[in-house]
Amino acid sequence: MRERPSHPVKPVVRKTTLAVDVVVLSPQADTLAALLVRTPAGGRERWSLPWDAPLPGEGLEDAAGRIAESALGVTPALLEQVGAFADARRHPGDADVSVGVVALTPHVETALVAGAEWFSLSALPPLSPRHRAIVDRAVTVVRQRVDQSPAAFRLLPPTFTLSDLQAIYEILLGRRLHKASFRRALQASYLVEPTDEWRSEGRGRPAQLFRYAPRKRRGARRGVRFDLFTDS
Amino acid sequence: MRERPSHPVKPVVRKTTLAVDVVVLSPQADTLAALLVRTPAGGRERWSLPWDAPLPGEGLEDAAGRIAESALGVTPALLEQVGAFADARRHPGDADVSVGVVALTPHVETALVAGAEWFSLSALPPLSPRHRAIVDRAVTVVRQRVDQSPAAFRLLPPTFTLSDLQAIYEILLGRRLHKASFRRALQASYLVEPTDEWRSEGRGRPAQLFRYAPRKRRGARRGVRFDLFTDS
DNA sequence: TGACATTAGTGACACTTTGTTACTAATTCG
DNA sequence: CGAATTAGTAACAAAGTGTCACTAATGTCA
Repeated sequence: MRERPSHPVKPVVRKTTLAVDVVVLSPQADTLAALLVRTPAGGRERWSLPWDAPLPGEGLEDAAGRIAESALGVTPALLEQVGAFADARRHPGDADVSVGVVALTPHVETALVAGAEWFSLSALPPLSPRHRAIVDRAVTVVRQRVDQSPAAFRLLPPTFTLSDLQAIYEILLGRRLHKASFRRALQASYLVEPTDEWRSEGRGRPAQLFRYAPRKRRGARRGVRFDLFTDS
Repeated sequence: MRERPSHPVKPVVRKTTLAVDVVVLSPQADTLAALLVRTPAGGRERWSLPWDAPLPGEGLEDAAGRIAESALGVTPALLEQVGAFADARRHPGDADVSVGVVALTPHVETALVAGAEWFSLSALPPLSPRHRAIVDRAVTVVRQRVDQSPAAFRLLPPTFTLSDLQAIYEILLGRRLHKASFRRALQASYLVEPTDEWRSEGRGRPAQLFRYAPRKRRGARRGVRFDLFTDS
């Protein structure tokens, strides 16, 4: 009988295969679209998320940026990790573990890399089960954090109208917002400041241009909200 | 010159070492405490998070449950992933990539596994930089989600007083809540129902016991809140 | 030119939510 | 008994939100 402490035993580290799978999202028309790449061949699924293994010494976010750029052609405006996935569900490259990352980019018409295409979230082609799960999680994460990250502002040019901004929020959240309420809340947030320029967009009254200029303010200490729903 | 499509090239999957690092948190006195295990020896840090590599075919959450139980002695009440960490910062087992998981457990006095000990979050011993980052992230994640997960209820016995519940929320959030506001919000949430039992806890008026009994309700469609702070 | 459609922006009202104070209720301790 | 202690609630003020209706500035087109 061997003598050794019951805990901790120095754990044995096994080798696994790791992939970084990136969900590149972009406002397209009035919904969100995801960027998919054509799969080499063979399998039932012809499309997959752009993915790769991280290079030696490369951080996960760096890898995600590189992978996104390799399919998109440009660097995305925002990257956020959405979790690690290791269930048995098949990965296109048979990686044991995937790190899912969501990337946001403004609408770009510049030619995508050959083999890459935009798909509306409501009309995605069949994906491997793991990629399907990563996409769903990515959308959930984005919707949960829009109001806590400057995501919307990174999808707009340096100056923009409040209607532009509201449209981005509506696309990211997937639902309509009320104009007056939106502006009141924005006013109270000190996140934007008006410029003295106006933009005339064809018909209708010209709109004032604003710029993203967050001013320091303390996080309000709100009570608990019990936003816990039994159906979610 | 070889002929092949410019994209996608079937990526090469490299082998990496993977660890699941678990932050077991528990209410202790009036703060949160984390469970650490003694490190075999040698290094500067004498303590680390419980961790291990997942077994072949084992899911990440399953691995986290096993690891938590191996240090805690019992299964934790709730597990949630907090992200993957792959920066160069040293891991006690030199894993290339760590998946951080936070576990919550009610206060347990049952003997921990030898070598494991509770540390108040405000008085943690030196940890490897990666473990330090995982702990910080775990606390942030818990505080961000208390009101969207039944976490607090899993830390209480089947029936509990509203003061018990409020105390758990205060420990999880790390700040005081107002009694009347807390109860009003709870009332509106349809998450608990009263039993016809009362508990007399020595001094003071006896408190009614409640049980967790969430009733279906639709998620309210609130507008955007712009909870975006420049200092966070 | 002048009515109309269209988009931008605001005022005002009702209603809800929240923070706070102050109270009442039921128990133990001395 | 009365004081201390904990539970629970009423009520008010302030802030936040949903909504409607309005004004403003432009292009379109008969």
